[in-house]
Amino acid sequence: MAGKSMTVRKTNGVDRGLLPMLVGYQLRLAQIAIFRNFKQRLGKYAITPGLFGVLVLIEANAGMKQTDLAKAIHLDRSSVVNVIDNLEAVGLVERRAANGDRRSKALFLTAKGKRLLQRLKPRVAEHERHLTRHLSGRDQKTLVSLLQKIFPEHR
Amino acid sequence: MAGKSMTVRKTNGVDRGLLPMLVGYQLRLAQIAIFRNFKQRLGKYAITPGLFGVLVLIEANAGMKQTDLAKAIHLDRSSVVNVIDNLEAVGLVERRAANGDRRSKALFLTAKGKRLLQRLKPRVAEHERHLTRHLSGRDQKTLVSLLQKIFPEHR
DNA sequence: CACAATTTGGTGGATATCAAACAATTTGAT
DNA sequence: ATCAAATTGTTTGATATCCACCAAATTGTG
Repeated sequence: MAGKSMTVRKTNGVDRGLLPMLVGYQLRLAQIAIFRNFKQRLGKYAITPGLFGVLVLIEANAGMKQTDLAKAIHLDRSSVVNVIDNLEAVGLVERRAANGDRRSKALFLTAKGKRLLQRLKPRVAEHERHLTRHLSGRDQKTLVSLLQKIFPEHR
Repeated sequence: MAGKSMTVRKTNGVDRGLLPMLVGYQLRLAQIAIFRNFKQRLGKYAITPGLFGVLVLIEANAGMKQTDLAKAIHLDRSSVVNVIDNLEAVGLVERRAANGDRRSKALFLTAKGKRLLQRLKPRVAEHERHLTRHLSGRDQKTLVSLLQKIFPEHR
C-alpha cells in the first residue's frame, strides 16, 4: 500500500488533507480574510474591494470606456453594466457620450464620487496596514512581488 | 496642490493608480489567474477549486457534518446545502443519517467520488506546478508562509 | 422533568457574476 | 464605395453565494 504516512494536522478538528500545501488554497483563505476585514472597516460606505478598485480606476483614467474598465478589473462587460448602473444610481459615477464613438460611453467620477474616494483612501490604507500587521515592510514587498510572478502575462 | 508626483505606470494603456501597491489587489489578481488556469486544466471535469476542496475535505473527514464543512471552507451553511445537493446529484457525495443526531447528515464520498478525486489530484498538482512555474521551491514556501500570516486567527 | 436556548439542515429572496445572444456602430478589406 | 467582420453596451438566462428566517432536534438550566 502506498500512502507516505503524512503528518495529519487538524485545524479546529478538521483534517484539511493536502489543501494547506496548495498555493491556490492559501490564496483563497487570505482573500476571504481580506474581504471580511474590508467589509468590517468600510461596511458603512457600502463598498467592496472590487467597487473601490472601480472608483480608483475611473479616477485615474477619467473618460475610460466600459470595456476598458472590464479588462482592467477582469470583469465581464455585462457585469460592468450592472456595476456602473449601481454606481450611477447612487451618484458616484457618470456615463457621458464618448467623443468619437457613438457606441461607447465615457466614464467619470462625479464630484460626490471624487469626494467619497478621497475619504475612502485613508480607510483602505488603514485596512491594508491591519491586514499586513504581521508582515515586515520587507515581507510585504516580497509578498507582492511573489504574487506578481503568478500571473506574468498580466493581461 | 498636493500630489507627490507619483510615477504613473500604465499597463495595457490603463493607469491603475494606487491599486498595484495593495496586497488585497494583487491577491485578487492572482486568484483570478488561478481560477482561470484551474478551469482550463480541469474544465472537462466540471470542477472548481472550491469543489475540489470540498471533495478533499470529505475524503479526509469521512462522516463530517454539513456545518463542519461550511466552517472548514468558509461557506454559509445554506450554500453548503446547494453544493452538496449538486455533488449528490452527480453521484460524487452521499448524505447519510448521522449516528447520534437526527438533525445532522454525515457526508461521505461515493466510490465514484473517491475515484474521481484520485484522478483529479495529479491534475491539480500539475496546475499548481504550472502556476508556480516562475517561483523557486524556496519562493513557494515563502509565499505560503507569508499568506498564512495574513489570517493568523485561522478560525 | 419542563422548557428556554442553541444547533442543524433547509427555503426563499437578494445580489453578483458569467455566458450567450443582440442591435447599433465602427473598422477593415477589396 | 460596399459590405463583411469586429466592437460596444446591453438584455436575458443560469449559477453561486449570502442573509434572514424556519422547523425539527438537541442541549442546558431551573
